[in-house]
Parts: sequence; C-alpha cells; structure tokens
Amino acid sequence: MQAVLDAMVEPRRREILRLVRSAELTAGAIAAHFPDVARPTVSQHLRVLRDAGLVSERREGTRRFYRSRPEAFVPLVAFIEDFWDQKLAALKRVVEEEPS
Amino acid sequence: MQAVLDAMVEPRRREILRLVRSAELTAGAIAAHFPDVARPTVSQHLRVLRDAGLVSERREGTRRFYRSRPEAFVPLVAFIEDFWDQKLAALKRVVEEEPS
DNA sequence: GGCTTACGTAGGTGACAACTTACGAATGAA
DNA sequence: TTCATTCGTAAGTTGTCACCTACGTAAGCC
Repeated sequence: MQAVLDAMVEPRRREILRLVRSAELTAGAIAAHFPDVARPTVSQHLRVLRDAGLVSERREGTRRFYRSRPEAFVPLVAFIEDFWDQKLAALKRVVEEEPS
Repeated sequence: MQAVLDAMVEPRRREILRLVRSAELTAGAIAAHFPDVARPTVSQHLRVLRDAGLVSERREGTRRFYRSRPEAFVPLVAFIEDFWDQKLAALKRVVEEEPS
C-alpha cells in the first residue's frame, strides 16, 4: 500500500492512470499527452506505476503497452473502509452511552 | 484530493489517523505514541492532516483534541471507483465485440 | 551489416518535505 | 505575578524525488 500511495501522490502519474484506465496505450502515446515533460521522465513514471502494480506492461516488438490494474487499489480501499466502520462503531457507542 | 494524498503518503501520519479513528486524543497523547520522533514533528504532521481535512481539532484550555474525519476520503474513493467502473465498461466492450 | 524506431537506464541538478533544536503563546495554578 | 504545562512556530539541515541530457538496448527494415 505504501507503493500505491507513493505512485498516486504524483499528479502526472494519476493522469497516466486515467489515460490507461479504459484503453491500452503505448509508452509513446502516453508520453505524447505530456508535451511539457521529456519522454524519459514518463518512462520513470511508468516504472513507478508498474512497481506499485497499478499498471501492467505488455511488450510487442519494440513497443510496450500499458493498461491500468484497478485491483491494486484494494488494500487502500480496505484501509479507508476501516475508517468508516470504526467511525460508525464509535458513533454508536456515543449514542448508546449518552441518550440525548 | 491532492492534499489528502500528500497527507496519507507519510506512514506516521497514517498511524496517527489510526490512533484517532475511534477515539479523540490530545496532541500530547498522540506524540507519546512516537518515542523516536520529537513532539514538534508530530505537531507538524497534525497540521498537515488538519489542512487536508483528515482530522478535526478541538481546543480545551491548553490542550487540543484531535479525531479523524473519514468524510475527507470521499473524493479519493470516488477517483478509485471510477477505475472499477471504467474497467467493467471496457471489459463489457471487449466481450461484446469479440464473442469468444 | 548499417539505419531507424521505440523505449528504458545512468548520472547529475534543483526543489521540496521531514526532521531537529530553540523559542513563543496561551492557559491554569501557586 | 511568577511558574509550570501544553502545544505550536521558526529556522536550518539532510535526504528524497521529479526532472533533464546523454547513452544503451532491442526489434524491424533497407
């Protein structure tokens, strides 16, 4: 989960995730969406995303296709859902112990 | 959402969130859970969490009580859920266009 | 074999963030 | 008012991360 958060905290990496969430794109196509950033930088972003499991890589000749792996979000969502549960439990305790 | 991620990416800040998710704690009580970190550092972490809306602050005399605000996770969860939806939609398209 | 295309890796730079010690502000008690 | 308690703020240091340019690798084409 640390790796997932490290990857997600960078705005450009989140933008990359949005690009490949419904379509498989090559590294070049992805880089083309960031004219203000050099291509090797995008390569590094893709590596971080891949190491975090947030995207998968498929090689075809010299090209590499990337697409999102939403499964990687599961631990993060579990972490957050824990908060909702605990909050509700705490609220319940308060209500029961202090009837208005 | 950027502020929420910036706050969450720090392991100690996530630990603080866990501490105050089911109980209201003072800054001192929270700092006591991190013997290897100076108290002002915890103060700074609390500020980041507060600015992100992840915790609320209540002052009582010289003490300040903190507790978690799970509502702050909503935009992040919405972002992630978008991926599940798009993934399902993409899968549906593939299935319909390429009947086994 | 040479050349092009597509992409990653290496190494160095600048900015930012987490940490520290020292100090300040505000409340409460003697 | 003086002192202690509780906590935040200020300022400086260090490590990490995003970025760049230069180079390396691997596949396809002439």
